[in-house]
Amino acid sequence: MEQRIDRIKKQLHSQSYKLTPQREATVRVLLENEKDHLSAEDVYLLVKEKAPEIGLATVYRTLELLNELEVVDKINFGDGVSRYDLRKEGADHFHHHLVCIECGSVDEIQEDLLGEVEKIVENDWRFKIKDHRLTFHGICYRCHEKQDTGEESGSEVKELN
Amino acid sequence: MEQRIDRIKKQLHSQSYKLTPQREATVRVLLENEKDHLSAEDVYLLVKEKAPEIGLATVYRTLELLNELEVVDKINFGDGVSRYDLRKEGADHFHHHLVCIECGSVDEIQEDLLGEVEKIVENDWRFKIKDHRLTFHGICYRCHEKQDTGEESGSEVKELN
DNA sequence: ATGATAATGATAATAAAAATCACTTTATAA
DNA sequence: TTATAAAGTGATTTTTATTATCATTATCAT
Repeated sequence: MEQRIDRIKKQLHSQSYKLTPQREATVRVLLENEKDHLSAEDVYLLVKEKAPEIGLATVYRTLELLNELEVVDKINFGDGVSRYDLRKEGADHFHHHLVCIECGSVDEIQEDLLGEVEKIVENDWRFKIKDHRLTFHGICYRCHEKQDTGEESGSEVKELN
Repeated sequence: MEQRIDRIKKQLHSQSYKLTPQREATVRVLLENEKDHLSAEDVYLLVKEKAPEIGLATVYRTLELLNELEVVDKINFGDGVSRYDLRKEGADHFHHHLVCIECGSVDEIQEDLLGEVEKIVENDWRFKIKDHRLTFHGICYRCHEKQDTGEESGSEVKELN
């Protein structure tokens, strides 16, 4: 955690940005909620618990900055809000998502999966790939099992909204 | 074109919706701009040329309806607007996109490409896939060639914004 | 025709994100 | 150290895409 923050700090400095207390608090929230897919508003509320003086605008600016530095990826699952997803350190590709249309859960796939596909795209379409977004919409294993046992589709899994 | 509209009409009727003149005008605009990725506003302006009495709300409602019927797919390339993309007739999967970060052009890949990947996702994650979104961000062949010949990066390709 | 329902258009309401601006903090250089 | 520029912040306003509302109109079944 601390090492991770330290590396982000260096990354900021290398582009002559500073790791201000507000930025650090924001990064900490992202690290502590690595598995979630927080909106700017979500991040704002969480940061406010620890640094109540922070303003929403600063959170937006920080997230924008972290996005430029490729520390986070901005992603949109089709509801109207942008979500910010920490990029795995050293990951050369953005991970994939499974969005459940039943319960709203979002799971991540860290495996590459697209190696072959990207070769085809680069060769056949002469397209130099810099980034990708792959999201599957469907029914997650939890909702499957619920349906199998006749259990109701509840909200034990964190909802998207 | 006419046959296509006729089939959409039947599809609407099968769910007891009507193909009103406004809806037909909207569908025509989508068909006439099949290769583009129009926002609701874009569609509105184009429809207005032919049916000036139409209201923006109706366009939004129609696009929403066509999205439910899977005639169009709502997609978001990361700029703040939703875009509406005609689904190829008979296509059992949503096509993929190549977004150029130089010129903003958006090309489509109709080939499936994800067959193997989806098998893995369904098996390893026990996830029942209903839909997917795959977008690559990078440099398109046109911008490549421009850079090679030292030509400036212009706007002969339709911009995203 | 007539009553019920669906659809429309104008407009207002909502809400996410961006812009503005006065103020504060930090860094730099005399 | 001081002062002077630059960067960053917080409160607020503005912008803009989308949704909701509601009175009016068109359509359909009886």
